Amino acid sequence: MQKRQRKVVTLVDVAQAAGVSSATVSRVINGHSQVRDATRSRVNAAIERLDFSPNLAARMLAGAKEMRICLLYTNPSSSYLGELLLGAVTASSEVGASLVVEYVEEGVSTHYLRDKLLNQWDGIIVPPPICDFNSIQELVSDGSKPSVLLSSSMEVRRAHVMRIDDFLAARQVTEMLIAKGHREIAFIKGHPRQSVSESRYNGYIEAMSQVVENVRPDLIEQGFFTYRSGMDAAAKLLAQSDPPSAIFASNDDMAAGAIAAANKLGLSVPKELSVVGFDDSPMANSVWPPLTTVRQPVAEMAAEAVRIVRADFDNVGGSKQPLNVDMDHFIVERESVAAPHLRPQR
Amino acid sequence: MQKRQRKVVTLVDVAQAAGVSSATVSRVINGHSQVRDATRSRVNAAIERLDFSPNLAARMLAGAKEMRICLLYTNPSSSYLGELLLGAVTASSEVGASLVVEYVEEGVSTHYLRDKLLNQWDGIIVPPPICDFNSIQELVSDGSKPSVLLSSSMEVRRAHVMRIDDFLAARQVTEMLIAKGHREIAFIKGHPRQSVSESRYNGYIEAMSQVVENVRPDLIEQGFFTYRSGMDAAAKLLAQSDPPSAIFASNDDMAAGAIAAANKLGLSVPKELSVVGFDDSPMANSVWPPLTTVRQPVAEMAAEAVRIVRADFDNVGGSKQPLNVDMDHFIVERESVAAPHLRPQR
DNA sequence: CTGAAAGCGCTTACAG
DNA sequence: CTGAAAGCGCTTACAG
Repeated sequence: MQKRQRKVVTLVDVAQAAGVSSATVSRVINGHSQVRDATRSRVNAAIERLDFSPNLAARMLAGAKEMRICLLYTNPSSSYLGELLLGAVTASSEVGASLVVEYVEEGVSTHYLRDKLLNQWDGIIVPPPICDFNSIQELVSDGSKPSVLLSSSMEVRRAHVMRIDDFLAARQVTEMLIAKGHREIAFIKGHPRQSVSESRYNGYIEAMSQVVENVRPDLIEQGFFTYRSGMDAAAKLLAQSDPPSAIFASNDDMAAGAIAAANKLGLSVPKELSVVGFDDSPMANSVWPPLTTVRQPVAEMAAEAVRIVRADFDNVGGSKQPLNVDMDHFIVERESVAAPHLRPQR
Repeated sequence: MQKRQRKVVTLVDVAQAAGVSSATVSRVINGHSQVRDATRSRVNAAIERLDFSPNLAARMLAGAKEMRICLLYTNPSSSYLGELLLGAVTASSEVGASLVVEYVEEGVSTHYLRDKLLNQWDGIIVPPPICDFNSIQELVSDGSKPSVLLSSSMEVRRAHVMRIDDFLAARQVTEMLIAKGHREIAFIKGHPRQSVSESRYNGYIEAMSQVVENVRPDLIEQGFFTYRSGMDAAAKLLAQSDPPSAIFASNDDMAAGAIAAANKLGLSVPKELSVVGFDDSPMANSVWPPLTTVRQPVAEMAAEAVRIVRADFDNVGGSKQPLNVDMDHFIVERESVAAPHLRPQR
């Protein structure tokens, strides 16, 4: 009854190579602690040598606990969701976890989520702005299951965090504007309840402080990450007697709004006003002129998050130290920035 | 060595209930043709009665062919990708298929794709605008593997197609504008190489024909589904001596561009110009004013597509008739439409 | 057209 | 700390 000829290396092959039983190999790959160190390393060496990787179907059939990773999402990040899912789907199939996605809103009860996390999920990945919800903060600090927060500037006890350096990115963007010759650079702040807002603001201030004595407070407006709020903030900024030659908006939606505000005033971007955003959302490249902005490696973050959750889950006995991963960002230069124009006459 | 007590019904239970061997049950659920009809129905009845559903891990371990469904994607639909993936991920885990996503560009060779489809994938789902690529058309008409085209207006031999009725939706949108009192309704056409463009255009023409003798040709501009092209087209439309009171753009990006063009001319939307889009992309709700537009049930389409591919794959001996599924669309009324203003003075 | 039985590659209770 | 062995729930070659 020979079926397909064996081609892949199995746990039994490893056991033979290491001179132990297959039960022992199983214990090693599952991180059970009752294995002598010497044995463990012998097995690990064999695994390495044979390039063994366990058959997922067999593990599950044999009663291994299936791993379900939940990716939370909510409305505001819908543009962002595509990339997130892209990375997460790929990585999940790599690590043999199944991915579930769950919609949540600001109001979700901690109770509801905790129940899910305890009974249905083996780990969660939390992108912004959800990671700043109170209920999530509470939930995650339980530390009951592996959790990773994406792009959150908060430190949460017992949660892994992955983010780009928002402070640095904002500083670099501002410095780029300065290098082009701008001095009157306005800033539109992000939503006060989202943790990245402050980091970006601080980066702007840091860069400005290097070239001006005091940052003009009338060059700073509060925004809420929406197109409308960016449009309104820019309208105020541009209505001043001494208007800025550049506007740095904390995200792309607001930057697009700022362009609209400039258009309404008959100002041409970038000739008479430079505008930069943040996030490289789809809007950044569809608006006219396309926005210079900061790109986060969203898909890669999601993929890495999946791997981290998986590793944490597998690493039953191991160290439970929360990781703090820094991802690289990129400044995407498009067409919304130019050297400052002679004072716009209006 | 009793392990967890059995809770779920297995193939063996079904076999007992039906009075056949488990091999026979296996044959039935796998659609093998050499089973007597009487036996088959007895088994199916038992499956139904016991609410049996096969254990995926066991199937795979036992050598069942794993099903990999590939979802193709490309740049332009990146906003759309999130919803697509959302639906696809959920449905894939439901039907026990693994989902892989692959990036393709207009230039992909049929050869490359055919190779993948033959060797790595068991079915593909093709969203727009990819479904209009030549290489895809060729590939899919091979009929070698289950394929479903999303939102394509083309008929492709041997491929399933799911779409909303673009013609009807466009007609309804136009009729809504007409009901508000508009008569001078301009239309910005979509990319000439995408198959939905024509359906939407025809819907517009159909509705207009009911209220005007001849549709003014100077009210129709060519666009390319980009913000920029919408902006340019609208600028031309609005520069006419007898400008339209409303613009219907074939997608949201162009509609957003049209708003920008209006803003530049000092026209206020919707007071002096109504604008509607199509797709309900993220931009539709972030631009100001938010766009009235047509929403496609993208996630549901993707989910349904996954189920169809799965069914086709399983249904080894069954009928191979390509399906033609019509999904419902919705008109989302937001704030970019109003009754026509007195002739704008300019 | 159908059944008996081996085997897929693991995990884990049991027994040292 | 380790091994022998049963069992997870299917599929399929073989033998009628």
